[in-house]
Amino acid sequence: MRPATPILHVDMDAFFASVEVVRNPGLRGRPVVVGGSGERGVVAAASYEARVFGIRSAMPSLRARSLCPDLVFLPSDHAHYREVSRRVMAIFHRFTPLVEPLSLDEAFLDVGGAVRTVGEPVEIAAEIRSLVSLEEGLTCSVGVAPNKFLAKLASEQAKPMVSASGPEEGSGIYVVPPDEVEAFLATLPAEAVWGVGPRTMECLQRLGVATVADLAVVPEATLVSLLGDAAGRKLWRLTRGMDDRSVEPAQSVKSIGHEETFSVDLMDPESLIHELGGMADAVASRARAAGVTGRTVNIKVRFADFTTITRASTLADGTDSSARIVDVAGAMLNRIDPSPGVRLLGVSLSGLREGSVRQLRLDELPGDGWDAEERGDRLPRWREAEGVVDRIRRRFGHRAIGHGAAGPGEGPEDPVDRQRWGPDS
DNA sequence: TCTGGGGTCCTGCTACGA
DNA sequence: TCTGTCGTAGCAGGACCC
Repeated sequence: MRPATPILHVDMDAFFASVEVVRNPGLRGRPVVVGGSGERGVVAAASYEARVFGIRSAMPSLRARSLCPDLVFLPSDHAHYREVSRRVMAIFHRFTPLVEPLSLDEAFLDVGGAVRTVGEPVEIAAEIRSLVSLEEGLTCSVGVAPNKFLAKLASEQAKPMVSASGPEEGSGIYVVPPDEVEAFLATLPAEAVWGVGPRTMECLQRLGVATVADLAVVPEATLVSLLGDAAGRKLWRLTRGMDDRSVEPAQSVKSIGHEETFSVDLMDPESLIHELGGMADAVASRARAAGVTGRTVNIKVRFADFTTITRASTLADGTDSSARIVDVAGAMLNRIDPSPGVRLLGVSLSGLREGSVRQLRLDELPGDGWDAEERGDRLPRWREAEGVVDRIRRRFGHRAIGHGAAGPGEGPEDPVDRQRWGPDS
């Protein structure tokens, strides 16, 4: 086993909401929520003042409003959060090159090297908190522990709390020394362990398990028979504080997808195909920007009663062309009956590989009723057109050019950002 | 409480070729 | 030629994370 190197887990506090407060200091101290404002929208982030009212992320927006009539509801500005996140991550990089972002608002840092040059891990944590506060006006919580799993649990303990009397500051930094791992874990509920969600917890409760201490006495074989091989073994190790994953700065993307919940359920195939076109365009555009192609095209359909189905089709070679994705995804969509009402539609590209696409064979070209000669003539022009679209969007923004029936100016802003938290009102 | 969007990983099943 | 076995790939669905 490799020797434990000190790991930091840095988690920004109520990130999106806090960024909005920095941008508009008049909001300080008020219940602020960022998310989708429509009937089907959800809360993406809530300030601690909003949390006092019981508002949590992923809560339906309608319910959040009913809990707090004075709630300040802001639309999400993902591009801005990305930029702030980039600056925060740059602060982390001043201490170590081993920074693994988990999302825009949290990251693992391997500070084994920095210990020799900067100081003890807890001093590094304090320095990071001070710089983030000074340069960005934001607060963050830091967990310090011998591995990623424990560092993540530790940062949770350092977070601000909410009580009936209002938000209370947290400790900001929480350290789990190697010799106190067992005692630390014993205090936690079983749900705190990574991978234990509502379903797994339901299974564990049948064994009489409520806390990590209860879990620690369950034999590995029992967990494996209950949860399956991989999940059972992983849970057995984590409950003993065992986690030998290293901090990986460069994580390769495994899939690129886009999905949307509609403000009203769609039932006619034409509308769905139209929506599919926009989503395929967004996915292909992101794949080209990332310099990857994908072999498997996936679609996801959620019906009005919330049942969800997925379909996948694997191509002989990878693609990053919206026309090709629409072609394959459209064929799968056409085999699904939308009459019960489609609430959500999604498209994704998986089986990603780095590099651009090869020239397609004539029989692989998009359909659309083109004959072979027409196709051979059109394809290079199609790819050229997609390249031009990318260049226009890079220069003038995503809105400068739309997909299909939506002309310039009518189309959405960056599709990665639009309706990120549900359809707007 | 009537449930978003972007992902990852795992499991069970099936098809297929050696 | 037929049948069984094994490994692998693909598909569908589910659970979980932020």
